[in-house]
Amino acid sequence: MERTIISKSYEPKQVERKWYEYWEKNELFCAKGRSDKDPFCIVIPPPNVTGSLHMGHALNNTLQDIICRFKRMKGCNVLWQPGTDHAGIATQNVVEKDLASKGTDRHAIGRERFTELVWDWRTKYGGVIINQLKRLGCSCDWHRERFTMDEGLSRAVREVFVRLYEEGLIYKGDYIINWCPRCHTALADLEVEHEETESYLYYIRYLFESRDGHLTVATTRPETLLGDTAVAVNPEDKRYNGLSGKHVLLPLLDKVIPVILDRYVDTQFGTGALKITPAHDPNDFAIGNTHKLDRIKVIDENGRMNELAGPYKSMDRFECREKILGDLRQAGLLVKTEPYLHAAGYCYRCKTIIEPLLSKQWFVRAGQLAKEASQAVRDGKTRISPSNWEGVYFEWMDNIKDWCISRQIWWGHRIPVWYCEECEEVHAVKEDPVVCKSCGSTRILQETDVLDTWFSSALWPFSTLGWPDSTDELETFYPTSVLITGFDILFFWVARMMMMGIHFMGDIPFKDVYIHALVRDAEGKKMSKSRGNVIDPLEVMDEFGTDAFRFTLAALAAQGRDVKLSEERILGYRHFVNKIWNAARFVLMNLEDGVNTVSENRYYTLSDRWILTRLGQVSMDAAQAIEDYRFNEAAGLCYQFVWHEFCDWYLEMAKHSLYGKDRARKESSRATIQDVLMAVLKLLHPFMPFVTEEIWQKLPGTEDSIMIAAFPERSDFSEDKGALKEMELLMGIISGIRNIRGEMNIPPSKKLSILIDVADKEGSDILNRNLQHIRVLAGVAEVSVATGVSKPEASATAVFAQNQVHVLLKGLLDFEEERKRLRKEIKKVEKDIESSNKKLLNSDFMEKAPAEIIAKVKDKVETLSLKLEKLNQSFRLIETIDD
RNA sequence: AGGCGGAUAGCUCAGCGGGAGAGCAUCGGCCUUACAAGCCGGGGGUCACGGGUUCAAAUCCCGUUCCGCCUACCA
Repeated sequence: MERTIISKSYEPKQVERKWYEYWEKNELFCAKGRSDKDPFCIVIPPPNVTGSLHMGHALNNTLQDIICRFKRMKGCNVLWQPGTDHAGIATQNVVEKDLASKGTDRHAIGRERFTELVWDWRTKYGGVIINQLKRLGCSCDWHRERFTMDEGLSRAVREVFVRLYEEGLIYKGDYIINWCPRCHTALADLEVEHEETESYLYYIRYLFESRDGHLTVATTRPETLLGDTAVAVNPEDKRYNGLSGKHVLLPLLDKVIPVILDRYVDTQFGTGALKITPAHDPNDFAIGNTHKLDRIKVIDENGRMNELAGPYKSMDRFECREKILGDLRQAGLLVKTEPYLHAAGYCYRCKTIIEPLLSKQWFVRAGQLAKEASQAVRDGKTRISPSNWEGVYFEWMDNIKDWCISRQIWWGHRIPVWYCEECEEVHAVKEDPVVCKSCGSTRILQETDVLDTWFSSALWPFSTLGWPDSTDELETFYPTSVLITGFDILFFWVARMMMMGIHFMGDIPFKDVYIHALVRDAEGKKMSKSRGNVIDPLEVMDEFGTDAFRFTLAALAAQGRDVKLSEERILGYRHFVNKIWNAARFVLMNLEDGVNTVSENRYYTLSDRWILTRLGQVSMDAAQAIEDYRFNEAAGLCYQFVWHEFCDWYLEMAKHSLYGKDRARKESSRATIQDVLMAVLKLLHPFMPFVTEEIWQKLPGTEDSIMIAAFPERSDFSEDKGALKEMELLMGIISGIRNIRGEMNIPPSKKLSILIDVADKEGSDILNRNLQHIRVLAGVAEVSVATGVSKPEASATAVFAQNQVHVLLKGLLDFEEERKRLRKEIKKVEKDIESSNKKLLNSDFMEKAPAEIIAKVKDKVETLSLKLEKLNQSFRLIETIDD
C-alpha cells in the first residue's frame, strides 16, 4: 500500500468503490458453514426485486451492517444472509406496464410467455438494489445470495404447502375477500390501505311487502342493494318493535327480502336499519352466515355489474351507482343525501378502491400457529425490542384471522394443487404429477392461483439456509441471532416467520427482533413516491459520502423514535469524517520520516496514559451499546471521544513530544499516536467502513483489512485512574485560562503571564510536570506555580477545584470587565450552593435519600464553597479599583 | 372508535427519578504548518399546560390541549 501524506480533505468517491471491491475479492464477507468461532447470523429483510434503495432500506441495512462488522471484529463467524423477494404484485405490475406501453397485455401473450418475460426482467433489473446495498457498504455474504423464487426456495415453499395441507392447516373456502379490480387479485386485509374519503351517505326507502309503510336504510354504496338479501335492525331498537318476520321490497327490483334482527346493528348510526349484502361486504357476510342468507354477487372481478344486476348489467360499479341513484330519485325512494367522511379501502399497490367480493380462496388456518408463536415471545425465547412492540405483537397474534394466501396473478409460486377433471380429486403434491393419483386420468389441471408473496418470505430464515435439506448452515446458524426490521412489516413478515419457523424447524427463527424506527420527512410523514417527499439515499451518498450518511443514520436511530432526516445533520457528520481524515493526516505526517513503531521501552506521557485509559472505557461502552441496539448512543460516544478527547486534547498534547528534541520520546510518541489512531479506526469501522479502511491501509504495518482486525477491548488498554485525575486538573486549569482569554477578548497572539496558586504539593507536581502543555494550549509565555501566593492586583482569576489561576494583565485589564466576569461566576456558584444547601437542610432528604447521594451533595457544597470563597477574594481585591 | 408515540435552546433531536445536553444556527476572538469542513470562548431553555406521587420529577401517575402513526366491521 502507498504510504504518502494524504490530501487535505477526504474524497469519498474515489475510495468507496476501491475498498468494496477489495473486500469482495478477498472474500471478507464470507461465512463458514462450520467453524469453531461463535456463530452470528442475520437474514436480510429481502428487498423487492423491483426495489430501489430508499431511506428505509438505508437505515435498516446500515444497522445490520454495523452489527455484522462489529461481530466479525469481535471474532464471530458472521453470516449476513442476503437475497431478494420476488414481490408478486409489484413485479407483475412493472412488467404489465411495460407490455401496455407496447400495446399488448398479459392475456394476449399467455401465462407461460408472461412469466418468461418477468424472469427476463428480473435477470436484467433484479440486481439494481443489490448494487445499491453494496454502495452502502453492506457486508453480506453475496456468494449465498438467494431469491424467493429460486429453485431451492421454491422447493421449500412446496414442502411447506404440502405439509400444511396434509395437516389440515391449509384449506380452500368461500370467503369475502378484498378484491382489487385493477390488479385482478385478492388482497390480504393487511394489503388494504384505509384512507379517509369524502363520500355520501344515501338514505333509501325500502317499502314493506304489504306496502303499508317503509324502512329507511342508510348506505354509502347504493349499487350493492341489488345484492341485498335482508334488512337488519337491532332487536333492542324500540323504533322497530314487532318487525320480526316482516318482509320488505328491494327497491327497483321489487324483490321480497326479510327483515332480520341482529345485535350487530348500531342503533345510533343512520336510521338504525342496515341493508345486508353478504356477497359484497365483510360484515354483511358474517351476518348472512348467522342468518343463513343467500349471497348474491352482483359485481364481477372487473368491478362491473353482472347478469344478476338485471337492468344494470355490465355497467361499471360507480356508473351504476349514479344510475341507481337517479332511478331511486325518480321512484321517490331516495329520502336524502348527506356528505359523509369514511375510511375506504384502497389497494396498497395501485390505489384502486377495493371491492369486497365473495370468492373461493386458499387459507392458512392461523389459530394454533399463532398461539405457539405468541407463546415463544411470552416465554422470552424470542425477545422483541423495544419491548413495547411485544404488546403490539401479542395483540395481533391473539386476534389473528386465517391468512388468505391465494393471489390471482401469474408471477409467484403457483399453488401445487392439481384437480382431476374425471374423478374430481384434489391433490397437493411436491412434484408435478402426470396422472391423477386416484383414478390415473391424465386430465389433471393445476390450480391457477399463486401464493401470497409473504408465504415464501415467511420461510426465509430457514429456506435460505438450505431447508428442507439438513445442511451445515442450518446446524450452525439456526436460530439466527437477530432480525432487524421496521415495524411496518411486523405482521406481514415477522409474525409469519415466527409461525413457520416454530412449526417447521421446531424452534424460533431468531433470538432477538430489533424493531427500528421509520425514516420520515420533515413533517414526520412516511416518505413515499406518491407523496413526492422522498430523499434519495443515493444522492445523499453522492453528496456527503457513504460514511457520513451511515453515521448520521446510526446517530439518529434512537430506539422507538422515528428518524426525521435533515441535510444539516448529515453535513455535520461529513465534517466529522473529515476531522478523522485530518487526524490521520497528522499522524501520517509525523510517521513519515523514519521510524514507525517502537514496541519496547515505550515512554508513556500523561496524555498517553490518559487517552489509553479512555480508549478502554469508550470501547467497552460503545461495544455494549451496539450489543443492546443503542446505535445512537454508540455513535454519540464515538463522536464525542474522537473529536473532543482524541483530537482536541490528545493530539494537541502529543505535539509536545513529537516536535520536541528528545529523540526517544519523539519515537515513542510516534508509535503511540499510531496505536491510538488504529484503535480509533477500529472503533469507528462498523459505522464508517470506507474511510477507516482507507486510512488503515495507509498506516505502516497494516497489510490486512481493518475488517479482520480485533475490535478494541477494555483489556487492551491499561486503566490508569491517576492519569484521569491528573488530566482533569490540567484540563481544568487550561480551560480556566482560555475562558479568561475568551471573555476578555485577548487574541491568541498575545501570550499571557500567569500565576497558579495551587492547593497542594500533588497538584503542584502535576502542573510543574506539564508546564509546556499549559504554555502551548493556553497561550501562556510565563508561568509560575506556588502555594499560598496572593493575587496580583491587575489580574483576572479562574478557580478550578481548590486551585486558582491568576492571569496577569498589567495595563491590559479592564477592571470593569473582570468584575462583571467574576460576578457572573459568583452568581452561578452561589445558585448551585443554594440549591444543594436546601437539600441538606431538608430533614426528609437527610433521612430518606440514599447515603451516597447525600455524600455527593455534601461534597459538592464543600467544593463549591471553597471556590466561592476564592472568587469572592478575587472580586474584593479589584472591587474598588478604577481604570 | 381504539391503541401507540411525541411536545426539552432559534432549528433537528438526545436524556426518561438525584448537577438541563448535543449537532446546526447565533455572537466574540483567531489563517496557532492535521483540519477555516478548522481552533478557542460566550449567549440562549418556568423541559406543552394543570394536578398528583416522592425527601427529590424534564424523567413516574392522572387529566387537558396540540401533533404524528398504527389498528378497526359503524353501514
